[in-house]
Amino acid sequence: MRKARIKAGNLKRKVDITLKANAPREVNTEKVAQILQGAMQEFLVHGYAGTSMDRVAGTAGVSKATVYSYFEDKEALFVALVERLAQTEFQMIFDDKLIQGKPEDVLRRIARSLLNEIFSNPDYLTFMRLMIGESGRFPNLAKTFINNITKPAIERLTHYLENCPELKVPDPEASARIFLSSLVHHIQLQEAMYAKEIIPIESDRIINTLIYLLLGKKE
Amino acid sequence: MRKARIKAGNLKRKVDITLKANAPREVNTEKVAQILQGAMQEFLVHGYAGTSMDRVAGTAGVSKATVYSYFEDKEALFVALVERLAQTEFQMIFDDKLIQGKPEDVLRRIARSLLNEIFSNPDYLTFMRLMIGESGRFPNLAKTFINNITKPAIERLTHYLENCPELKVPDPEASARIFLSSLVHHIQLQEAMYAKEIIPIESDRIINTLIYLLLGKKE
DNA sequence: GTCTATAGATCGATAGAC
DNA sequence: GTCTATCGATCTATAGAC
Repeated sequence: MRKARIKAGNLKRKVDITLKANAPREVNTEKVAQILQGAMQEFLVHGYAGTSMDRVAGTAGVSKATVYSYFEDKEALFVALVERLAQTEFQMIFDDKLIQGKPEDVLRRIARSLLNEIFSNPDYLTFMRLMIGESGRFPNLAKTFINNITKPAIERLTHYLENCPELKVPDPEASARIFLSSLVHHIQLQEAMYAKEIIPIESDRIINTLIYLLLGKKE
Repeated sequence: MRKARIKAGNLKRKVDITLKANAPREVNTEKVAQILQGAMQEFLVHGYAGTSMDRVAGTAGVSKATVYSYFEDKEALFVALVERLAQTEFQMIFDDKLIQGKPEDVLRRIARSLLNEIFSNPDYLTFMRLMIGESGRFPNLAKTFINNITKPAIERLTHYLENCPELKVPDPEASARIFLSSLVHHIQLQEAMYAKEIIPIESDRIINTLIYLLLGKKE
């Protein structure tokens, strides 16, 4: 419980002198949160290699030595940050109330909710960029992203498509992936890669066409 | 013609002493190609910030000073490399002979061709990763990518869907984007982000479902 | 035209004062 | 527990020999 050194194993031999601890040590979690906040600002914008620990410390408002007292090294800080973001900050799972009503409305709500979540939070886009950009050098972080964000979304939509009596898709899982991939990649192109300045298109056309293809309904 | 300093403007005042040039100066283009080859290996793997000019020079088999004699700085080298790759190396445009025959066969050929191009060249995946990862810091390179690779593919498939009498999609452009985005993002997840180890799926299921959705045909 | 050698800045990480 | 000061390595970029 003491000395919240991340990157378990290889801990300093501070062993069992936990007795006689001084004061309630709730300040630590504040400092950790402060550091992670600074780390997020820097890593999201400049990437792993482009971020210096000096700037992280500066943005966090602490000294560099303090950063190193909570995180073993730069890589451990980066991993801790990304895992936290993937587990708590950025989610793509849709609420229960979204999947009620006519299939057409449900699919449109899901699509709009997904796009809105990304649009309303600028960091979301940057986080996706970071994950893809660093996936070659941090495969485990990419897998964390898949496990916590991509997988639940696919499974949830697949389950809905499977159990929706109105629509008869031969392969619900493939259909779910197509639905989500189209939307995510659409945002990736239009917003993250500035395609909206070159080959613009309204998101609603993508949504409407997806719904039309899945339901065979004109609208 | 002499002194192929990239990043025009700000040229060294070597002006017009082009007379009395020594020997046929075809060696320069070789050196440039050599440097770009080394730069590709390094930048594709380590990203922009993660790549050092020392390593570029080493991999290219020349001295660092030679690199700087052909490219003004690290950024100019990176931009020159990416523009060259986007214009010549990596293409996603489909051959004319792909779009002949039954729509179902055409769409399947296009999809297979796209996936095969990415699968057969490991650098393609890394290049996509690099473009997305650096798009925040190099917006113009992202636009080059869109202009040279994404835009032609979308336009080509849109044109085919528009003029194909057998299939009646209400929005050919949106349909074309959905078709391509599904495939590209599928590869991005499965291969670049290791989703195939967590939520595997055969590419043919994606392809078949896309064709089914567009044609309304069971297969 | 290409090299070696090096300048000057910044990097990750730590020692020691308080 | 947090700071300042600093180390050694590495970075971009260049000067000068040949």
